[in-house]
Amino acid sequence: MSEPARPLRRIEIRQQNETLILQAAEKVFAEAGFGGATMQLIADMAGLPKANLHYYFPTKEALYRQVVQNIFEIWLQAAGSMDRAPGPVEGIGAYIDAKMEISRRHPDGSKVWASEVMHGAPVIQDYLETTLRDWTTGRATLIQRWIDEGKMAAVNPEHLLYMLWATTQHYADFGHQIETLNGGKPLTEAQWRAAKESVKTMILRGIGAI
Amino acid sequence: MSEPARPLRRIEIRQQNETLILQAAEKVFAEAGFGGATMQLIADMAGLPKANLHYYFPTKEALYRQVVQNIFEIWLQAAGSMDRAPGPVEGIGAYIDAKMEISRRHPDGSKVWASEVMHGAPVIQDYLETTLRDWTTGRATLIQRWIDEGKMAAVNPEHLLYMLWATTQHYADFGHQIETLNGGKPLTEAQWRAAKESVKTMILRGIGAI
DNA sequence: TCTTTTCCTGACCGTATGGTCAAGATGAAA
DNA sequence: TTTCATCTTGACCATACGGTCAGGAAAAGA
Repeated sequence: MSEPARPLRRIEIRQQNETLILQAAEKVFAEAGFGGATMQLIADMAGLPKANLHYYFPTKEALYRQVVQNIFEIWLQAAGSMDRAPGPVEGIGAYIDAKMEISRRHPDGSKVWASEVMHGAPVIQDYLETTLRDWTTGRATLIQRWIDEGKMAAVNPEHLLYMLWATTQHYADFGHQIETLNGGKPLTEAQWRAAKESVKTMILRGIGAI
Repeated sequence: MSEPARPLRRIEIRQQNETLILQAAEKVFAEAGFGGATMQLIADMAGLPKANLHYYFPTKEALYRQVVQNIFEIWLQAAGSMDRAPGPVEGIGAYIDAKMEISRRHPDGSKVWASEVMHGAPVIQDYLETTLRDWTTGRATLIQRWIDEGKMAAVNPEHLLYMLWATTQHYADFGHQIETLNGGKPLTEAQWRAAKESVKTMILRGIGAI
């Protein structure tokens, strides 16, 4: 079952425990919110004593901050899908695919992000004002270029981006509601494919790209 | 300034205080989440001693439940916009208008609702399984009829509803993010009109109704 | 082996929280 | 006026929480 108990090296121990704690924290923060989460619960879920959490992360805030930053990284990674595309069909189509995949693979992360923004972004306000704003204006420019080139209808680029974020993240943030309406069962592989196709078709047709 | 201090009647006292408490509670729950909200904070915001809150609402859970139920009522009220419409342009158009107006007028309520669902709907799970499910299947049938009548493209009705919810509620739940990207200023009257028009145009075209 | 650095953790602490209660104030009914 | 039901509230309580710490265990370095 378990490995032959080779003693772990320092760096391995650190990395393994930090990962363990961050995974548990993401889940607990997503399920209970920042205020509802307790260090004890995170510790139990990680299988470590509570004091050990405070050895790696000095405060609850510091741990939460790291969780949110990790999500932001994933978010930014997917954001690249939109570039290097000749037009909206490929660019926005790929972006929708990437974001839907994140909603499926990292629903807890998406919820923590949503919760953070809903509460006024106390921790990542600076990211919103710098990285996110820059990314948004860049992508709005790209969309405007596509419009000027006649590749899609003249829609407001900002509101299109909001629609993309809202629609894709909804499948993670409101996953419980969707699951309930789906007879209490999580979406199947086929249903996820159908969801992706529905979203892509409606949005691409909505912006006059197909 | 204040009225000539006519003594309040019993029923008036009760109604006034309950309203005061519920308004304060909605705001605090939206800003801090259920776990982060404190009865003391709600009491301070309502201008009442904490013990008085427990006179009207026995527990924090009971108060929260009432807040969530009130939101659900507003939500259902807007849901009627979709009926009594000859086709998708009028029906879905009116529904988008109504939901956007809720996002604008009751952003706190929308956030509390989102938070409740994100955390697995511990309080309103039964509503999801009864009222919401019935409403959803009813509207899906209506949409399917419009499709069969050739009034719109053959989209998946459920995923269309998810897109409607996601997009409209995004303007409340992620209002802080939108405000930040808008130069730190709330959307103006004209910007709200533009948002409504953008959403309606993109979705109605996306479903082949215009 | 011996020393040093890092890691681990049970026990503990101050504080804040949800909730209670008893005694008083106030409006309604007789 | 007297009686009664409702409303108000400061003081209080048990609990749970985030965080600390000292002392031991274990790995790395000499």
